[in-house]
Amino acid sequence: MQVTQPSLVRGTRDFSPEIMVKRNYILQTIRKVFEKFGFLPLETPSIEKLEVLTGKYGEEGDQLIFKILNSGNYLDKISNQDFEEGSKKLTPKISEKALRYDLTVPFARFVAMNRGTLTFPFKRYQIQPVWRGDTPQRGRYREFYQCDADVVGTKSLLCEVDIILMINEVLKNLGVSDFTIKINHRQILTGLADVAGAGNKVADLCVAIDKLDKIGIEKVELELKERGFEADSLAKIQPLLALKGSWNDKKQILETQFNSSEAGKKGIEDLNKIFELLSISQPNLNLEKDWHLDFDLTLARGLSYYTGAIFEVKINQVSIGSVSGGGRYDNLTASFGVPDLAGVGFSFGIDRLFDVLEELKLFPENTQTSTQVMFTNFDEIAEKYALPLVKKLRDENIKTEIYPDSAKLKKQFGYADVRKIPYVIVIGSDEMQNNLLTFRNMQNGEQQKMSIDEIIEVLKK
RNA sequence: GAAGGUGUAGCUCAGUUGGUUAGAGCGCCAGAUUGUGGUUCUGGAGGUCGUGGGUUCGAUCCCCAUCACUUUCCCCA
Repeated sequence: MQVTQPSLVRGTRDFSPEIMVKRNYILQTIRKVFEKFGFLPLETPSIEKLEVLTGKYGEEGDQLIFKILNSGNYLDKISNQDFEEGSKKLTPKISEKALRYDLTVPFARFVAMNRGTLTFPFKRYQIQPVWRGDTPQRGRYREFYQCDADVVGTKSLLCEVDIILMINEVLKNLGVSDFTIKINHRQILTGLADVAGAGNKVADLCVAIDKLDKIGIEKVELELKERGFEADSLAKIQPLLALKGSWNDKKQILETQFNSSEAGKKGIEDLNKIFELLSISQPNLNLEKDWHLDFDLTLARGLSYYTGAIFEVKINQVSIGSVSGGGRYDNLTASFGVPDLAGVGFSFGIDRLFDVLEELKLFPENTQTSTQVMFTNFDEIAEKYALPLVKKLRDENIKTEIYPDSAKLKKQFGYADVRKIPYVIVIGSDEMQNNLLTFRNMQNGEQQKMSIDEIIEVLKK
């Protein structure tokens, strides 16, 4: 027999039971909040037609799509000429399917396909793995999970408010207290470009500004110069980027700066409305202190399809990138021939959240998912005696198992110990004679003889 | 696409200026304790030193190639 060296595809991971318990804890927390806000689950296939995915992520993105070779003789219809034209032209001929690259495009495809039957505004959340043919690095995988929630078919700023509320609730439920929701608005960035007298270079401005906290103001200015910004226009933006203070402080300064920028005014107006709605939903709460909001002019987010409010969440005690982000877009489905479908969405990065909770030791001690009580297996007679009792405990919804082999008790107890099973029931001849079972508490080592009904009472308390 | 780093026991890693028998901690197995884990003590198993080639009397160590993993830049979550 051919022996295979067991190994993983690089950039992929196994999730052991210990890790899955923790991941599920995070996912359940998120799911519960999403559903509380009226979002419903959606799943789409792992594989999509290649043509659905290509052209949506830019040229570099297209290269990172995992393609699937056609089944059967995929070279059947390929001519020598096809070969000579190179891999770029050959690829779509031998690969018609690919693994999804993100959740947004499949979602857009779904909305476009079902626009006739969906009720708008349509709210969905989607938690599924996505694949990227990238070389893996720290915190970057070739298979990883995205956790998206979107509303399409409305321009209402109530959606943005809900997102802020959901982020707060999820993080609070996970026990994270020191975090910041950075918020900005694409139109404000456009306003910024207008102030600089470079209204047509918003995209360049965004790309450069996005790196601000990473590479510092000097390098950003350098990059902006390279991208054709004039020195005096840089001088106009620079003090704005360094603005400090509360929303109201910044707003006043920006309003005067933006008096000739329609876009800038609109951005300010939107954010102000969002904050106003938030305050109405819960008066007396402070934007910065209670909602963890931080209006950050330097927040840009690389993705070009955002058109309205954008946000990103940072955990302050942990030096890790953002754990959540999102924004409003005007045209989710345009590339599928369905125009004018606006929406807003955001997503949680659960791998990063996992690391955050691990570092801050915020995972609950008892996840309550493991076995509560184990029967030892002394011999065949005891095993038969135990079986109906096992059934009885399980009927009481108590997580119960019986050790499968008549191994030495030392081994059986060792197993219970490693599995952190809190109670063990020992059944031997004495126990069977009196119908009193030895019930051992593994935490403190105390044990006593009890009837099965007494044991159930203890376990159900 | 570019530049580095690392591959030695199940895991984390020492080590060898080239020399007989390659080590530690943890884990695993067994015993002390024949009906009791987590502590302690004793013993044991477990290695093609990533792979292929070269230099050499001799290579885990030096050289070359190759593969795997990993980090940074670019980009991204």
